Amino acid sequence: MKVSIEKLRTDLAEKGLKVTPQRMNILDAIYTLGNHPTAENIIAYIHKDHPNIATGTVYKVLDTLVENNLIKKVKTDRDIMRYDGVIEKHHHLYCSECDLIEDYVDEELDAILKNYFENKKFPGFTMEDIVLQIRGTFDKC
Amino acid sequence: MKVSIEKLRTDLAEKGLKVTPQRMNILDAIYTLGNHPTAENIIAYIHKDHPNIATGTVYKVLDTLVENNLIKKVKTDRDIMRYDGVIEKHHHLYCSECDLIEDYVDEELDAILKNYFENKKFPGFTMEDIVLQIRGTFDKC
DNA sequence: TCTTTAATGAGAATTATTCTTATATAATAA
DNA sequence: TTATTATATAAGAATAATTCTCATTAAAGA
Repeated sequence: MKVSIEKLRTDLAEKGLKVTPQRMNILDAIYTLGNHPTAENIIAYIHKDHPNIATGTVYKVLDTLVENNLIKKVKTDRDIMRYDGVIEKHHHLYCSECDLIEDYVDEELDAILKNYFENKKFPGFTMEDIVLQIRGTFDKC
Repeated sequence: MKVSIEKLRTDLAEKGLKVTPQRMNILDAIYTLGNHPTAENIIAYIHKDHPNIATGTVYKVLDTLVENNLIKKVKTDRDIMRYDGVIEKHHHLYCSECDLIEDYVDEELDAILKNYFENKKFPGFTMEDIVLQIRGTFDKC
């Protein structure tokens, strides 16, 4: 997933965020790394070219990006946070053998779920969205 | 969810685990607390009556219980681990406003999903199970 | 009861993340 | 372009959840 510098710039600006080199680099790292990197992954990647970006800044920027819906946190059952640069609706394949998480896009499935939950209401709960966590094993693992 | 002492004992024994007071208390705490407690919740609950159970032991026992499928880890986008004493198939309602996670059982939905994915195969991935993470807001929040 | 193997307690160590504060910089106005 | 202001960042200390170490204890089976 390669995104132009200009796209990064406008994405930030559209959210009313100051366009800083740190934010550009962190966004770029998330897109380039793909596969739901950890903060540590992102820091390591960025430090190759920009060893002076503080780790505290990376965490702060990640929070800011999440708050502004430019990236998402990925739910896991580990105590290490992971991030997702893919904003469009998708589900996740979690590997039981390793830490790999792959995206899964399925519009037919989304339509079925939308239809199913249109009738079915949750008492006392207003639904915002549904993400499937599909656990299994990749052949390569 | 109240479970008898005898049930706790046989659950552990069936898995070939030594039946220790610590394990019994921790399992009981998870069932009694309900709603996907954190390790901290469990430790606080247990320490009321058993202040001498070490926190390291609680973490170790939780790992053991997860490995033996007596409890499950719950996926969240926080860096604090949460645990689930409900083993039967169910989904989760996550509150956007607070940390509440509620169980959602829906056999009709499970049947629809099972049917859908019987045809649909994932290339290079063998599915084990599917859990829906349904995000939204509880009225009370 | 005795033996063996595994579990626990205590607390140190680790690690991801957050916090603090002085400095630097982006955006905006002049 | 320069000055102003608000915000972001660097550096590193602080925190908090979790893991680790190892001596001691206790459960299960003989």
